[in-house]
Amino acid sequence: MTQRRILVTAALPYANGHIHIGHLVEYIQTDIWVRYQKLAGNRCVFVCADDTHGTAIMLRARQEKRSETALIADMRQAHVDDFAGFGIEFDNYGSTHCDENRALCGEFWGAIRKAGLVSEREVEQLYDPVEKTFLADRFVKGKCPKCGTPDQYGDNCEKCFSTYNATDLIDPYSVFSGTKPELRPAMHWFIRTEDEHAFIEQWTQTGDHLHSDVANWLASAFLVDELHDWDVSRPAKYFGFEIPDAPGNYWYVWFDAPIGYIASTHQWCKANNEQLADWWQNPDVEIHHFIGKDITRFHTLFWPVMLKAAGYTLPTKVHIHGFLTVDGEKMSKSKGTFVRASTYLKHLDPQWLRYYYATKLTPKLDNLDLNLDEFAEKIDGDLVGKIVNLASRTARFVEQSGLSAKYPEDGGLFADTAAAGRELADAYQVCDFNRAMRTIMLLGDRANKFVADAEPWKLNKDPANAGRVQDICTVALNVFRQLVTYLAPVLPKLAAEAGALLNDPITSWEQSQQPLVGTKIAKFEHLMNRVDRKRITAMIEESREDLAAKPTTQAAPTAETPVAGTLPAGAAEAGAAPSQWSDGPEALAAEPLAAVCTIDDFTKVDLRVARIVAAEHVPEAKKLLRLTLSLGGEEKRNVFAGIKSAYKPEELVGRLIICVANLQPRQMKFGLSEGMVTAAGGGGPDGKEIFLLSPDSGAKPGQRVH
RNA sequence: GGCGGGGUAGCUCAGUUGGUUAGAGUACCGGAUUCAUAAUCCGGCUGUCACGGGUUCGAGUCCCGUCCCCGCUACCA
Repeated sequence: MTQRRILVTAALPYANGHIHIGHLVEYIQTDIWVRYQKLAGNRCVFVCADDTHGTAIMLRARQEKRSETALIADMRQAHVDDFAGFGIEFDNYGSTHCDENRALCGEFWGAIRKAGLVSEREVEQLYDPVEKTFLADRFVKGKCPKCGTPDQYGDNCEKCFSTYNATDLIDPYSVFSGTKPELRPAMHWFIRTEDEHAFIEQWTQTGDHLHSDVANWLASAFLVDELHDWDVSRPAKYFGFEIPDAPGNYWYVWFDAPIGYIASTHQWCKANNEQLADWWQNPDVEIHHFIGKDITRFHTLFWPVMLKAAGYTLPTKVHIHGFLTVDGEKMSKSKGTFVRASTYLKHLDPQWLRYYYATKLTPKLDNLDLNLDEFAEKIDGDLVGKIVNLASRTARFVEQSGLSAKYPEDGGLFADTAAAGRELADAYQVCDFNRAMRTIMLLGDRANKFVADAEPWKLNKDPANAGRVQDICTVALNVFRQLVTYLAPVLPKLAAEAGALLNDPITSWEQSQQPLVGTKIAKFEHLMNRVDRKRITAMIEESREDLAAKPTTQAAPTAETPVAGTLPAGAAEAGAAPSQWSDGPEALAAEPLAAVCTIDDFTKVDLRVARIVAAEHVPEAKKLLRLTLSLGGEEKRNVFAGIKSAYKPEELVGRLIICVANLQPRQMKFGLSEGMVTAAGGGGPDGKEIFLLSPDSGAKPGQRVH
């Protein structure tokens, strides 16, 4: 076999947050692929680094009253520890804030300029005069220009979901200093990607660089039009690298981040006596990037242009995965499914997650669901019941004798399992880990059947059968070893332990093709535990309190609010203090209390009991129902309400509800809305969590709510 | 609204270029076994392959239409 040379990267985690189980999809996927390549005998180098630049880091460092470099150093160490805990093994783990990266950014910049791809022009942007820094959209807040909701970010309103420019905000203020930003012009530098349109088209649409779904998406979403200039500079203050020929300006974090792949490789080269050009400017080296679908554009439109201009090797393949959901829903801090890597490690075995993700990963971009029941079932059924069981049910019989000196007749079991290695190798190669895991488990079934049919525990009763018992166990343990070899990229710890058990370390895929005979067997020890469901619950509970605690404390500056007052800090603890109703703090945490309002403020809002006399779908609208409200007599209101996801029109007719009767009418696409109905709940991920308010029976339409 | 991907057993899914009686795991029921971590083995059960047309000797598979779900994207509150 010819040895391939493969350079692999996983996306650089941002130094602004901790690793969580969503991140781990990618790092586990990549690590499995890398371990497979190494096991298969290829020369494979896996590099990664912390992504450290940008305004968010600057902001956080300022909040924490320390330097950016101190912040990113701590976070990098936390990331390194988390990855190590999950057995993710980088050949080098660097940082984008390093000398190698600064030098490479300069080299790239020079080359891109030389290629004539850079242009500059003035851009007007909001500026914080106190902090002397320009403000990206997300660092400006103000009232939404559409609906007037206060404290909305500069790009969109989380209340009404409208999008706008930061300059449209009403009463804008800087999140840094709280002062009103002013509009200031500043020079920006752009890469004219349109100049490389033909190249990008060719690179994305031919060859096997991208999954066809991605190639098609790029073609229809971007390549049909002119490509926009890419703004790659930011004026001071900015935490990053200053652009040498544009003092006072810095490369945008997304310019230096991918170059960080190369910088990290460079560090590895220095430590291993290798030449960078041998890896990044050598057509014999394959370059594989693993990323999430959210950062596809940077890796498929901009990055190839940069590499081409600088004379570096273009990626062989960009592997793109989807997002993680937990029990079918987006990870949620309030539900406790936003689980940090370190929290997981406190409760559960990292190999379990590696295996579970492996059973779910395919070359496709589908989102991946972590179903916690299925998770436990798969570990118990597949790994403990099938794979490990093969060893635990036979090893004891040969503790004294070891494996037979000659591989016994086994009805073709070993040969068949060996033959499956080709298909499995192919599945690993194309990242179809799901197929690999299914195939391995079927092989495990066959091996368990072999043991059941051979019944060594019966034969063992007569010493005369010792040889036959040894042979049966030799077969079982050999197939176990084959399967563990096949699983080694996913379960490196199990592979190491199996190697120790059989006195023959698993280091190569090829070991699955030759039986092991005549070795001593170590005393059998538990290789893997079953999943304790209570630990899963504990992990979720811990994740829940972690994050719910923060907004609660922030939300209750006035300690007298009744809800906060009755909830001692950490009341959610393990669900241990269930009051009669066990109402958790999540809802309040999700939407903190608003500022104090006076009785006069309240009376401005005229709330009335109303009866829904008609309700119908608005076919063109996703969320809206058209309601006709009666306030009694002839007084009617036409109201559009965003409750379609939770209510059917027919179940609303006749109901009494509470409406805002004096709300300024608003012209909507579908007609005039003359008020609003009141409802609790934020809608939830599927929009089902909306609860209309109703008066107790006896209330009459038109009565005011006081 | 646009683009893309889907809809197969209660649940999770596999079904290669159209080809016998549509499969696996799990769940469930019955049996065997007691070596193994309540593990394992055998048997059984469950299907309008979303729906309606079409092509074909033959359609889960190909074509057209409809419905529903998911992702991206747009618009709207």
